[in-house]
Amino acid sequence: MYRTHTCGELRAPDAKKTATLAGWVHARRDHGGVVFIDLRDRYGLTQVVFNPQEKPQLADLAHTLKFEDVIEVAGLVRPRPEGTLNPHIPTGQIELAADRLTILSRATPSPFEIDLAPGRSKVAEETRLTYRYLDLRRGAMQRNLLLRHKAAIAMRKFLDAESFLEIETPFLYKSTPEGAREFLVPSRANPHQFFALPQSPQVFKQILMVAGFDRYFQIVRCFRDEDLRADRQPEFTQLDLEMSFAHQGDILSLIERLMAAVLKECLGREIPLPFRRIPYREAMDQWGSDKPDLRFGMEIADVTEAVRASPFKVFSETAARGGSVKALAVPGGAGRYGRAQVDKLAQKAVALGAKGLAWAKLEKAAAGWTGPIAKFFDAAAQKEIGARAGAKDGDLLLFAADNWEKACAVLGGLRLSIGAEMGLIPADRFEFAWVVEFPMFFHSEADGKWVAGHHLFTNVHPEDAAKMEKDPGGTRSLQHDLVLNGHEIGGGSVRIHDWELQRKVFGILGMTEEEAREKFGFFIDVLKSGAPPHGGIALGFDRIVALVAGEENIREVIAFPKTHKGTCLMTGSPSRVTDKQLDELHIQLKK
RNA sequence: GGGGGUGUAGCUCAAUUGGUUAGAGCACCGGCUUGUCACGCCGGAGGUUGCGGGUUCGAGCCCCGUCACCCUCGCCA
Repeated sequence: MYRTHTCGELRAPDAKKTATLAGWVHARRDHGGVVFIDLRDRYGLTQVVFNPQEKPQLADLAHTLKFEDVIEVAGLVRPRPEGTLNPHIPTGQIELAADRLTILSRATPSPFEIDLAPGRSKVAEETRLTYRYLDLRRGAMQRNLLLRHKAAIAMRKFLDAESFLEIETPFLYKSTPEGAREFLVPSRANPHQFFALPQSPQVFKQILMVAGFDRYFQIVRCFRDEDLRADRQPEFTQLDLEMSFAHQGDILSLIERLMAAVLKECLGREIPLPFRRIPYREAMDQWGSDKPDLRFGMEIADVTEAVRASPFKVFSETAARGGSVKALAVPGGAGRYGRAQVDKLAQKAVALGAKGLAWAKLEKAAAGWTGPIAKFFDAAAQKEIGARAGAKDGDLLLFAADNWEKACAVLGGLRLSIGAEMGLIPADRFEFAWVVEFPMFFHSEADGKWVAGHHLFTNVHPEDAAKMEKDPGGTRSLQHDLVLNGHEIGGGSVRIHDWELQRKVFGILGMTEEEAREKFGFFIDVLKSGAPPHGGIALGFDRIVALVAGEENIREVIAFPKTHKGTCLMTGSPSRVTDKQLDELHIQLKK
């Protein structure tokens, strides 16, 4: 071994031991005579002293050391002289008096300094990604990847104890027409044919249930060729899981205990169980989102009935058309939001898809509303609307009038940005919730037909099974989404295990059995071969680690992430390939 | 594909209304320095202001185009 101890290990009681350390030169303080080196590895820093009175040649060599050189150094651990202890590092009571130094590797000057402090790097992300091998030496990245490892271990340990088996599924998979755009892989041995990288192991995990494996999980990479976001990478990691002979409640309770185990293991935090279970309808009504941030209040109210007879036509006509008028009371907003700020909110509302933003200020209830729409509402109407919205003196009232979903979503978007602006969102809370009872089908206006709310194999809510074919739009499914602090961190469902029901669903989606067979072929036979009731979930592993680490961007918890455009700045991928490679794959490039 | 933001030395930033030779800290190079821990002191080198074009007597600054990175809408069953 190159070392007897790590750089984070030695303490006062280790004094008088001899030790050998190996690591990177983090800092050098050269006094001409005595030279101090802070030696770094992932465990910490230890001060090494080179004293010319004790070892003159060694001190000379130490003068030549540079940042990020890799060295091995042996010597005596000794307490630091009185008055020179460093309280800022755990090894600050001791130092290593060097009597042997080996330079293992010389380093060229680093483009940026290796910052051990936690938190945001001062260096531009573009530079960090170009030199990721240096960026990963930073304290924050070391901590994040350690946390990621701990989360994965906690999940495996928990699921193993619950009799789950980790089983691998293929990356070279069949292209399927539904869902996200896929990455394609040409098959050399089969000219003109392609594999697709899986968006998720969905089909395979259901097959494992049919095969009798009962309880499966996998921490697995998934691939989607869609545009990126702060929380989306083209390849990302899921905790994928499926269980047989389980009702929806069994799956939810299992995942609750799993998340509790992860937070306990990673942060030492206890979280209260069970999580709230919120029907989709209620999530939209109260928070204007299917992934509500429950860390703060400011809930949305429905005032459609209170404005139905109003002379303000934007409201009354929306109500008459069957739309909704929703209201959001911003506490203290009357004083805080001046005309220019309200205009900005209106711009935001338009960006969220609203036609406009109606508003009123409630300085003092006795004095009535102020603002452009105040004149349309008499004292009684103002009182009723105010009461429904929960408005108090000094509040700003915001209104959205549109179809139900849009009206909710607009105020939901404003709620989030106002909450952030006003500092209402506590950073250190973990507010979990399940969103359930999603619509089984959405009507696609583009194609004029029904599309699956979740995926094609999602089971129908038992209370709605009878009306599914008569009223697809009013049918709820057994989908469940896991939400944490306003982020969707998982989604799944109880699956259809009965071929007759699956055939009905294909029918509602406008697919004949022949078309279904063409698209899903073998899977129909799988379902007909004796399929147990089963269901599962996929958790967004990167997102969970990011939230646990307090990071807003999943790139901060992925060792080698892609840029916003899906490229790798360090390796320079993607890149062109040779004509010979293309030739072997029977591929010709378009001009 | 649409909207917004950023781009000046290796890194982080500055540069009055368009005005002379584009500055600072850190890093780098040379010298000095025996108890520092953001060590200190003296000196030095380092720039196609992302790239291309335009306006102007004169452009880091204004205009057009383009590229890269970030945020976001669409998209992500």
